[in-house]
Amino acid sequence: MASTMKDLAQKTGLGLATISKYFNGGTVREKNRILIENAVQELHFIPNEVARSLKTHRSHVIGVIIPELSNAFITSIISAMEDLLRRKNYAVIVCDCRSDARREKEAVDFLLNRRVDGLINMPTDPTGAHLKSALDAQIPIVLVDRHIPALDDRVSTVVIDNVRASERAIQELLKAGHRRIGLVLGNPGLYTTDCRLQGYLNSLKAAGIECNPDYIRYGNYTMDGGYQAVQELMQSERPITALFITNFEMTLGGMLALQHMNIRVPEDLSVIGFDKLEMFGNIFPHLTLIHQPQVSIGHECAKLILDMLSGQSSPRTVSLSTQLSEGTSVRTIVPSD
Amino acid sequence: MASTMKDLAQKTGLGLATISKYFNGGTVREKNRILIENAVQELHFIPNEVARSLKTHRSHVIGVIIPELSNAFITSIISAMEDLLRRKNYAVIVCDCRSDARREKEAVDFLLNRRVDGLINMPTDPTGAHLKSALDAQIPIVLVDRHIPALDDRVSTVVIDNVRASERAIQELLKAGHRRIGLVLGNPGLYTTDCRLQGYLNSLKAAGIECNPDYIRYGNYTMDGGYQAVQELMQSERPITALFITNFEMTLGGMLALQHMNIRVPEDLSVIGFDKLEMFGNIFPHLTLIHQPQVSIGHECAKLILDMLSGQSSPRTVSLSTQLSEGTSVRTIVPSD
DNA sequence: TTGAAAGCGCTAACAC
DNA sequence: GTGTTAGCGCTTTCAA
Repeated sequence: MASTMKDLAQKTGLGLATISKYFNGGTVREKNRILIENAVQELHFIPNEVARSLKTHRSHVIGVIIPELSNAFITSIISAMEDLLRRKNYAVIVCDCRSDARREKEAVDFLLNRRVDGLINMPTDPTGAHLKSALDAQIPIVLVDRHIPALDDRVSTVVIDNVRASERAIQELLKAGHRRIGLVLGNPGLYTTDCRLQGYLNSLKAAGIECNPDYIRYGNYTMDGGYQAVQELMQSERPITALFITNFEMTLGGMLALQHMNIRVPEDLSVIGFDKLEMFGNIFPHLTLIHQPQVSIGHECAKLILDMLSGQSSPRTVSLSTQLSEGTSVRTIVPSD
Repeated sequence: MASTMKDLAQKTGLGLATISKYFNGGTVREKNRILIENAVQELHFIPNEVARSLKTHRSHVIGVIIPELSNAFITSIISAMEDLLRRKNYAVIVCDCRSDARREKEAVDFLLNRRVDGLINMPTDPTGAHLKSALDAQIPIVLVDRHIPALDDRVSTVVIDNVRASERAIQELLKAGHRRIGLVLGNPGLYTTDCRLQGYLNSLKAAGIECNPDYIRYGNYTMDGGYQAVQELMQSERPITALFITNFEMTLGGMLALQHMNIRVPEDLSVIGFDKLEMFGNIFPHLTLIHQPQVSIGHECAKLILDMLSGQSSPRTVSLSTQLSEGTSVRTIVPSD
């Protein structure tokens, strides 16, 4: 059995309150401090966070619910937030709900019953219904990478400027003279998918170009999906001259498809990809891409929840900006129509 | 403030013990059951796991310490173990120590002070020194993917048959007539690296072939590393005719390098890769590869820790077998020397 | 600065 | 089957 503060009190002859104060940064007489520190050594004392939680009604645990742990974008965000939170002595319980709304709801209840102090969630259920009990429990909630407008006044949200990012990429291609621009999107209906489509449409419209629905494919944010989408796009009779792919997995799949089809980038096709992920290093050094600041996203989530936890800062939405990282995968051409 | 069992007792007119028993699967009179259930509804009661933990000395939390969260192999294992553990009402606190031994030690202390019931760890510190306090605290420990012989009688271990897997892959290449076989390894000194090298050497020796150190490269288990390793290997004057790459990231990088160098697989080079990860779908459908059962690894870890937690099953080492998944990336040739 | 004592929400004897 | 009660290890008044 691990030793307790009572043991320390006995050993040092001090009172429980003094010991407790020592551990909570209170002032303790020098000789008592030494007494306590020695006893801690001898007894291998480790404060019991569980007991502390019960007393203070603060578990110092943040629940994180995500659609999928096996996703490099998500894990790089979690890594960053976990890092910052742990430094503040907060633990993170991660629940992977496999993009299943039922599981997501279960995760909320599971975490609530663990008395987490707050929730960070990349929602699967776009209605936000799964969050009801957490809202009732009045704990701070931060949404990541998806926006649920109906919840705006009750939860904080961290997103990137999806529409802007997409507009920007398409502008870049337009500027280089491209008119037939392909777009590979994620799952239809998803927040980021809709935003990125919107940006595409905005930029085309601003340039007075009519959108050809044949140039738009849904690759479900997977590598296979990207591979297939790009393959299909390139089989058309009057193929695109440029392509924007809207997440990392699909970019990877798409680039492989191009290689297999012997389509050179940028000679035969200009490409703008998405995301730069640490684990993949410099996989396509020449690729122009939209870069989401995963680390900032993670840190922002952590900061927001910490803020809400301490000085009742009210819910707000933070939109982080992406960057266009220029490579050499966009070729300037003379518009052919 | 959330409601407590006391509130339920008051509301129903029952005693605390009855309420408690109800929640712990004891028998309660039918009409009381209904009474309680109604009160639970009305008061939005959620049992407080923190209080329960304090009383029972069981936190129902398992700590997981890994070198890197941004690693597809690791997350697929964690996903699987988390899934199984949560079903048993165990939460998982994940600590990413960034392959840093100091951080790893800190993570152990952090988790101990949270009173985790057990620890699952893919160790960064090969000596296992970081586990001392956890061993002192007598909590069950499961090591994953790395073996620390000195700890064998105190912790359980889940690994794959690394040596066997490597032997098998090389045998396959030898059988197809290859004599000059390249090997791309991970970080020197790492358990899996050593094992996979050993398997390579074993198979060569058994075939009476002398090992050429020029054919062995270290790609640090990264995509960039794999890319470079393969590039270097192929630049030699008398290049290899076959290649075994020993993890997923390096396989990905290596395959890209080959494509960039216009080296065809298997016409110009036979290749056996490593790992099949869900998130990447069928990225190289034709590639022959060694497949590690990530889901089984995760489940095995969960089962082992659960076993140790309940019936004092003593520490044991489980070695899971890999499979050679045959593609068409190995070509049979006539040995040229 | 220090100590005594109450109590956080729950479980588990124990007696009924 | 149910109720009473003592405490799990800690924080936090309050008084000394």
